[in-house]
Amino acid sequence: MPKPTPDDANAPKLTINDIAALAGVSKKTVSRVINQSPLLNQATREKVEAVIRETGYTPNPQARALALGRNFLIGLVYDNPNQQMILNMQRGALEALHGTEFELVIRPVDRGSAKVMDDIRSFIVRQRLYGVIILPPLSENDAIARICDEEGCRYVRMGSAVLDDPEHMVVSNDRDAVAEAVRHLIQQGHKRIGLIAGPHGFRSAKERREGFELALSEAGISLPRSLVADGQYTFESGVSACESLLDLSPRPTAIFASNDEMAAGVLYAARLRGIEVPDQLSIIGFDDTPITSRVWPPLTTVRWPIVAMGRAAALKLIGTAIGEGHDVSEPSTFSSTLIRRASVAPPPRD
Amino acid sequence: MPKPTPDDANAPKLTINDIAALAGVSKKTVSRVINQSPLLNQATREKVEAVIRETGYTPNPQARALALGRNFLIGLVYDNPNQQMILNMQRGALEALHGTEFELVIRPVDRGSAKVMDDIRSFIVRQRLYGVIILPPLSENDAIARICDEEGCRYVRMGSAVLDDPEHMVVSNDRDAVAEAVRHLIQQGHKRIGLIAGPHGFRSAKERREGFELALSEAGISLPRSLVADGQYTFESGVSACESLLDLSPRPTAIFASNDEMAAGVLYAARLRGIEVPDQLSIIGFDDTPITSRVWPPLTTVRWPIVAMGRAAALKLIGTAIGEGHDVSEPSTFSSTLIRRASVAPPPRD
DNA sequence: TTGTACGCGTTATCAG
DNA sequence: CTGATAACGCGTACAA
Repeated sequence: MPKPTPDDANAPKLTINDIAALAGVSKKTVSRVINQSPLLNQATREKVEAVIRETGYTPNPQARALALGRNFLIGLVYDNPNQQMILNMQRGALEALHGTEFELVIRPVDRGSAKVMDDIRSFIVRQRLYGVIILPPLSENDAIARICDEEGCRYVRMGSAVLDDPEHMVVSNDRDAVAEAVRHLIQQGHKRIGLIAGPHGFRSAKERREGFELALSEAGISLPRSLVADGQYTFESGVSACESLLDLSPRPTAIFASNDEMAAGVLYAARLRGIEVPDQLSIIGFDDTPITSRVWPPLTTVRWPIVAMGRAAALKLIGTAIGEGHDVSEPSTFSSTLIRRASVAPPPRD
Repeated sequence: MPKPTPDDANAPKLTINDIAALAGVSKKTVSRVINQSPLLNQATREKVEAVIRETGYTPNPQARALALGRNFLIGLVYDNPNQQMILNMQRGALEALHGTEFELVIRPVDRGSAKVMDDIRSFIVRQRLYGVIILPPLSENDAIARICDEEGCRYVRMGSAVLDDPEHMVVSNDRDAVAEAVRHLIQQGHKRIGLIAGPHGFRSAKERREGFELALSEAGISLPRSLVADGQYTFESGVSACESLLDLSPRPTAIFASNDEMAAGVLYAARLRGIEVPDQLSIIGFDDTPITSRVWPPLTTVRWPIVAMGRAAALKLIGTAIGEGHDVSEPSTFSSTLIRRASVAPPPRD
């Protein structure tokens, strides 16, 4: 009795030659079937496809990579403090890659190092990457895009401003989202609103700050320099930035923190001083990380569709390769939404 | 004027033949140098190494993969709700892989699917993985280890119990760690201690529960069934499990939650009822995720060295390949430590 | 100790 | 439309 399953564990690996022999055609014809070559007799194609189906044959990616000079790997390059973002981008990209022949290779780099650019280049060149997704703040560096071009590697940059052609960008409109959030504060009656800005060198920090300033100027509210505190996108920096803001007299009745980690720091600092949130101080953050619903009170925040952006980024890369229905190009800009929880209330009466 | 840099962007890619020609030796000799073959004339080796250094040549991984029938890729396979763990394992593995020729390919799977095993097998086979790291609860499935053996792929399983040979395992001793945490509660004077268990099918849940029971029985404290609530390792499940515990009369004076997410849920549920933590209720969690220090009060918890475990797992896989000093085999078991924050206090007087 | 010839599985060229 | 034949870059018998 022969082995029942053709795709047995210890079955010898099938090659394109086996398929060619079984189908009674040449290697190249099988190759054409695999690569969806348009010029093929319908009959031969179906014959080959049947054999492929029956045998469970899958082409060897290593051999293809060698012959094509290009691997079926997508690289994810980042150097980002925001773990939530990395994870969500991974998830989105992975969703897009699922069921395709592509795999995701992750590659953190050190943007402080003098050799970052060389690192990235050699990563791309050595692995013959099919494409790379670049996360902020690395994505804000045009030199990386240039490297990709030079090496003939597709790329998509993620960011909070349009830095490149649509085919190379997925962008979130942080500025508008923050403006909307701050307008919400203003509608509640707040006039002294503090900002905890993100670190220099992050475009997102700049965009969010500008959104903040925009909403204020729209409402005719002036923004004294003292109401702006510098942060580093970390919890600790949020705590100390908040403390400097609370030292003011009169102190702000609301604070917009440029991300949730810092917003959590604001909450923490407020509690240390016995300041009630939201009755005496309103808080809004940015990111909608899980922490916002774990703390008390749950934080009002801005949610951006990171997973969808990751999916779009990967799809932009492989879209042409997988065809079917993906001819409709992926959107490039994604809009965020204000998530209202319990950290915002009207300001206390003076 | 000639191009200044030899490793110019548009320089043609160097092959082993170029190096051989430049060094005045044969292909095979260069190959030997690359693969650290011991039988080589010292002079020839140095000559070749010099050429390699000057030209900046790096061997083509695709060609090596094809010739060797094995890729220089490490796979990370998981299906885990604990994002913190995934990220930290990635970080640890990446640290170990940094500077080597290996890359990390991530592959989430759906353990509920009927085809998980096939998915994993085809992932390994198709990519000709050098090795895989398997995260819990997937790692608890012996069938996966068997697949790896069959396909000739190295593997390391991460888990909270010894399920395999040391070379195939990195394990954390959850049981002891939880026992220690609960002893701490007992030392503070607690006698009615509730447990929020993890989900069935997770070995970690079982181990943590056993550690909990161990500490209690050591102290001669009985554990009525009512003091054990089921959880799913999620915040929401922590909230509802805690509510059922707080419905008890007399209610527990302390609760051990099998992970931090649920511990945060306990804190949340306590606050909803106006129960003061830690004065009226002590809480201990497990994982030491960032959330523990963001909530109020900061949570006492158990920290396990996930990053170090990730590093060890990767090193076990590639150790023999990179030689130098890594002959000392990586440790297989890692111990956790109790991190004391502010969510534990002596029980209130009756 | 070193070199020659060939194979790995696929795609590309260019005939037919 | 299809099929020989030559790459792709590297590793390994085997011979020198």
